[in-house]
Amino acid sequence: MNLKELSSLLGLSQTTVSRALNGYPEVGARTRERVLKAAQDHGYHPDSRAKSLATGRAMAIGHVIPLSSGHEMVNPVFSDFIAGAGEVYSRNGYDMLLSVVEDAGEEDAYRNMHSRRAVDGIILHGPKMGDSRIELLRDIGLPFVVHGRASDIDPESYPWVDVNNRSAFARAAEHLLDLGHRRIGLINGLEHMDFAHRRRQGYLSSLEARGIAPDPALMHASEMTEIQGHAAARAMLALDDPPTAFLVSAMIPAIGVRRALDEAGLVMGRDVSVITHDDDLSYLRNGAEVPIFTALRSSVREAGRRSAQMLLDLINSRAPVPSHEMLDADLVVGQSTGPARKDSS
Amino acid sequence: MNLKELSSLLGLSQTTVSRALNGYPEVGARTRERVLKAAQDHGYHPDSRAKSLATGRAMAIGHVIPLSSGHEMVNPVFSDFIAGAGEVYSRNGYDMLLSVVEDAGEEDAYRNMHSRRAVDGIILHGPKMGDSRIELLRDIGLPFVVHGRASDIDPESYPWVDVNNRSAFARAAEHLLDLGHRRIGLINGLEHMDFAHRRRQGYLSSLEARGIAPDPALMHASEMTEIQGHAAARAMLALDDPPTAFLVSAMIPAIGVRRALDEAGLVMGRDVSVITHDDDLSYLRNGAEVPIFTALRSSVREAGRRSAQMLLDLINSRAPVPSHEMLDADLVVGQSTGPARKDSS
DNA sequence: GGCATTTCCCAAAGCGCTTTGAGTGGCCGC
DNA sequence: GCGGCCACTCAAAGCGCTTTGGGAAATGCC
Repeated sequence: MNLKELSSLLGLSQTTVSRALNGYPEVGARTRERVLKAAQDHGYHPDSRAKSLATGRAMAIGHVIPLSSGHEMVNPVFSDFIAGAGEVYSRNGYDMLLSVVEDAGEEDAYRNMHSRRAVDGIILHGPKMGDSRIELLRDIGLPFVVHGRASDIDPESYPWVDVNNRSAFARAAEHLLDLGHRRIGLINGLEHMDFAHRRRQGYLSSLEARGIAPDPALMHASEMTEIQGHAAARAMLALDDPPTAFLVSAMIPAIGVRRALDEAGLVMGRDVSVITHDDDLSYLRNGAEVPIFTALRSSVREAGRRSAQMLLDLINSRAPVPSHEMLDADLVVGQSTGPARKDSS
Repeated sequence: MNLKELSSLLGLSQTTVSRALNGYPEVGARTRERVLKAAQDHGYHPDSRAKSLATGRAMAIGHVIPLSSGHEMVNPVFSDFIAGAGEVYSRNGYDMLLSVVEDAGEEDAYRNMHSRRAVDGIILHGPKMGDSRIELLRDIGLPFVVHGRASDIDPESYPWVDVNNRSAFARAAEHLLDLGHRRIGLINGLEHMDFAHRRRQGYLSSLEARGIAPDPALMHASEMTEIQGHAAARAMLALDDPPTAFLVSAMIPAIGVRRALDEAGLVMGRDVSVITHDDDLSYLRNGAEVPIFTALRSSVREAGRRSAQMLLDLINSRAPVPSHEMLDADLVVGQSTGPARKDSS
């Protein structure tokens, strides 16, 4: 069933039918009703390609999933972000176009989506230090929103949705310091990623504020896997002067940290404290009523919703200038933190 | 830059340029080269909407992510599956269209994608017992491949890619039985999901083969979260006659099981054995060289690749009849299993 | 009743591509 | 030198929609 068939079936012109369906005022109420009913009955849906060709709007948003070549890891945060964004898209009649691409081909992927007119806008994931993609997107003039920020680019110059990584990690470190911890291990994500860079800054600033010199042996950066969290924690616990607390970048490595503690016969929350960032993933909830980990909690699904909404606003230029949204990570206290033990020294 | 501009720039007709770009034999070698060069230089990419309108092929595959309404959980397996499928798509010039949708609206989503001509085919995720979607897709005549199967539909009648859940879980249970375990807790996914149903059957068949009556108190089914794994294991361990081994449906709940063991002061692999299914997710590797959990391993990313390839073959009718692919889950022995302890009774 | 509006509807052009059907010109063989 | 064949290229139709620029009938006003 296409428009031509539908309209000849109704004895109307294509123009009228099209207008009736799209809510234009030039068509009579009775006629509109007839048209809507007929469309419903025959399950008519306009061909999206033809429609978008005619209107010039793709009604689709592109997401590029970079597959860090080499380690080939898919960001576990991705699926929840997508869920949030997808919610907003479908509510607004937009499609989501996903492109899985090797790191190297990422820029081409953006260019491609644009020149093929496949999308009206793009969400940029995982900005790195010195990320060239932001400038690229600005150059080709495709609306975009960045999930995160790039530290070395003027944050006023492009739209983004981010969580306050720096201050959140500063607060978490402070919390541990307040509990009497002086040796705090940082188990961070790869620090060419902007978010990880910021988190480290937050951590360092709190130490500095208390006059504590950072110890390189207590700072680890790697992919955020269970294995890495475990290995890093184990290595730090084996030091002569081991940490009494850990600040961890995500739930999954935090689980690895817990394993290392168990192996060492240490009780989390009593012998050693742990604070982790928690993206509030639907499949990895941090406990039920009472959180297992004391955590910096910030829903990545909500970030997805906000990013998507901001992008749509931008495309429909309801928001003219680059806008920004800073999400707060709340410090929720769980069972994994407690006062530093005064046994040694 | 569009075709018209490009061709007038070259002093050729649109026909010739189009044919040159698409590799038709009717165009001279010299001309073709000139055209390709010019296209390259000017960064020309055909408008995908116009192209697909003209050819009648959307060059896109749809995936519908159901958001189980209520719990709103996104399948953590999804992102790796997508990564595998996306790899195949981009290699073949296909786009991936994602639609996040409430359980209730899922059928509409399929109908929609089809009648809007937005996709050439669909991958069906997470088939349930008595899944009506398979018949629906067959009815509307949209090519599709199911990731998994639906037990109550003739498996010859539709194309699928699945892992041998039943026999894998039977083998795992046998393995535990061989180690001397007699009380084996099953911590399964929701059993209206087909894969969970099959896994339970496998588990039961092995028990039966050894003449062991299944104990309802040792069989748990729920969403596969850390919390649920933990709660289920804890409850079972509190029984008068607790299990000496667990068979778990996924890594994440298995981590919860491990936590329950730790809390109970039990050592995994020594006091209590655990076997888990492992989808080999990129962000949740089961140990490095030596696996932490003894596991039924089957790469869901590979399943994504296979499903995508099968669908493309179907669409381009290189594979006329419904074809099927059964992936094997290998039993890899890790540190979480050992002989049943002979202490009590 | 006559004129200007308003209301409702239409024919046709155009979005950027592919593909059909129809030429051109050059070269061969005789 | 001429018909016949390739090798190559082109104009135009068509994919299914939106949108422009009217036009006919119904209505309002004096």
